[in-house]
Amino acid sequence: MAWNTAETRRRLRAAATAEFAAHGPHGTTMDRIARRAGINKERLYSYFGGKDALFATVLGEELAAVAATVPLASLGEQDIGEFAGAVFDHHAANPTLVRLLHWEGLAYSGPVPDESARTGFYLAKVEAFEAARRRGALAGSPDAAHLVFLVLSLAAWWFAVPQVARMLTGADADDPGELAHRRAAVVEAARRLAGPHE
Amino acid sequence: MAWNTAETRRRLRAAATAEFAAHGPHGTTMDRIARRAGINKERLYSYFGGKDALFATVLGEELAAVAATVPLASLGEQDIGEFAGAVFDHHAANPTLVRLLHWEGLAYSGPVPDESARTGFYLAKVEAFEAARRRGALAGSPDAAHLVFLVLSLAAWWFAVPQVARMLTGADADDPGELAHRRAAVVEAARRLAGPHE
DNA sequence: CCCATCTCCAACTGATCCGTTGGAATTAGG
DNA sequence: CCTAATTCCAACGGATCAGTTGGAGATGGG
Repeated sequence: MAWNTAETRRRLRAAATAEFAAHGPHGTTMDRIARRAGINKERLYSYFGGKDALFATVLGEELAAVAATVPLASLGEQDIGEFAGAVFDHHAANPTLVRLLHWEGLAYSGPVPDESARTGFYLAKVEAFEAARRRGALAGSPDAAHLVFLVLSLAAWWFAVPQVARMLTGADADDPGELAHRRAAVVEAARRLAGPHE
Repeated sequence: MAWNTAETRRRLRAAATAEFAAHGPHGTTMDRIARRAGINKERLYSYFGGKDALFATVLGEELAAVAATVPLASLGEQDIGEFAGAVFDHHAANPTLVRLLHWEGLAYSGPVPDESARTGFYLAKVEAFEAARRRGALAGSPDAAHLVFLVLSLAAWWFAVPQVARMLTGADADDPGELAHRRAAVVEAARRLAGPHE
């Protein structure tokens, strides 16, 4: 069998992503990642460094993925509600990112890896909101940065505390009808939250 | 020194609460809890059972605490915005509960301990929202359960992903001005989200 | 004062975890 | 084909974890 280092790395990354999203930094073991990938553990260390470096790598790739699949254009042309809906859809189809972000927020304190690059990523969204405001599509009161954050919270919260969502709504996210119901609530809430009033 | 089992239990509970909130179920060790409390580890097992049972005990007590300090009356008389503000204030002053709820949502899948009692706790809030709607204080579209959830998300998200909040707003929650700014955004957002329109 | 009972703890067990090492298998260049 | 470099892996070391045990110290009723 010929060497295929790219494939080895890919399988290790995929296994690490799944394990970290499911169990978090503390709950994940390097042994389990290696076993899941069918690769020896030593490869993890030689390719990705230690556990924390591997977690940072995985999170960075997921952030790049969401940036690619929910482009800012979805804000330029459509309204805020549909932007929130697109974020909701991405989370529903791919709950990995939300879980990784939460694990990071809970497990690590202080500055996070690659914070400057990620800050730029968010600031681009803020800039898009500002532009929408100049077009008169947004109210003036919560400033753009706080508004972006609140809209993202509407879309993400469901996947962060699914047990609370289940207790409140009496249904689970596995139910397609309930999922659509939640999405509609998010879209409408984002419109009300951002839309110009009085 | 006379035996004081109540005090021993209280100190163990307090230490467990702090450790679980800081590090989560996986990141917390029974040794650290015992050492922090200055009590032998064996007392933890004889008083509270294993690690998971201890986590469930701690979370249950924090839920009871928030139910006592943010009563439903804050919804009956004031508006939704001030209710959201009160929840925000509770989280800011006592970030323990949000963190515990998140650890639970991430680390445990399937039904959570004491789910029926907690469901009742949330349904009471839904009922209060329904009453507000009958008074004409709420719009009709997102039904009460989903509305409660969204309002809670506005107040809680800041404390769940502080690293994202920092990157977006450029300030930290330690800054009192920024905290007030965030609170104001939450209050206004909740009003817009729930208030009757057109 | 005595003794059954409860509280407490130091030390242990067995398992697991992170990270490393020494060497075998494979590749590519000459 | 030969050799140096690279990829891979089984096995290990030291640390730490959850949970247990045997016994020392404190208590209270008779």
